[in-house]
Amino acid sequence: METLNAAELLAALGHESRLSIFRLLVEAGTEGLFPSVIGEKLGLPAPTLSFHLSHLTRVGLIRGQKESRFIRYSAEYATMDELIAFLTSNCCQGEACLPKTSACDTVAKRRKLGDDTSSC
Amino acid sequence: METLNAAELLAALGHESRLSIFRLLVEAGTEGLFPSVIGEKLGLPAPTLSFHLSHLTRVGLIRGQKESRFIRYSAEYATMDELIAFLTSNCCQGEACLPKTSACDTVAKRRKLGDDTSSC
DNA sequence: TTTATATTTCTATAATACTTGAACTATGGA
DNA sequence: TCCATAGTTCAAGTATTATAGAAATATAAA
Repeated sequence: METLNAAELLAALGHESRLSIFRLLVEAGTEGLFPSVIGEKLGLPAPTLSFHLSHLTRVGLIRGQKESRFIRYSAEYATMDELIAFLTSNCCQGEACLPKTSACDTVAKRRKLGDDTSSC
Repeated sequence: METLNAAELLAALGHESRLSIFRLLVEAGTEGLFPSVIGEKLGLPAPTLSFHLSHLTRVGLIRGQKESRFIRYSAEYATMDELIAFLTSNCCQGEACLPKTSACDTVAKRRKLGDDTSSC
């Protein structure tokens, strides 16, 4: 991941509403959530929520799938994995802080759940 | 770490110049770097650089120590550790993605280098 | 077909953040 | 003391982002 791309992801998460939205979706798992539920939980007006959802979607941190009148939003775990890998890659004077196996174990765990979109 | 605080850190890193500055300092280790060196490497005018350095300092991601006419800036690894812990804490449907031991090993490693400011 | 619901897009406004020349402060050397 | 250097702060302009009411779209239910 390049610095510019990482900065984009970090900026997307660097807003209280968007970070809250993203965390709700991470907790919700592959089932995801509908905007109405998110808006209810966070007390956000629909247009404001829509604005943030489209921002998070644009940078690839979440994804929306249409289901009749609803749109099911869910977290893109692979993007988050890559971001965390980027953030830890140059830590501790060039040695990786977290062994690669940890990140890959995480991916492997999700792979069993049928949610593998990672290149790990 | 609370959401608001995490969002502040993420927003600080969510700018290409600041992310580059931070990564330079992470790579530089405890020795840190002087603004003149950073400005040279990244091609930033002094006031612009100063603006970003003070932003990163304010949120606690870096620290500046005066040394005669110079100011030695260095990364605050503990803050970054906490941020990464926050980002991974609700991952994978509530189970921590990365075993706690990994994060703590990292802290232990730095503790040996005399740079322990973490609560891990 | 009318109505209700979920969500988005449009629009305007408000707020915040970024950039950088110029001026300033602090320190060390001549 | 005078000058040079490192870095910051000031000030003003520019750009970007966030907010939310109103209008639009799409689907489903009555």
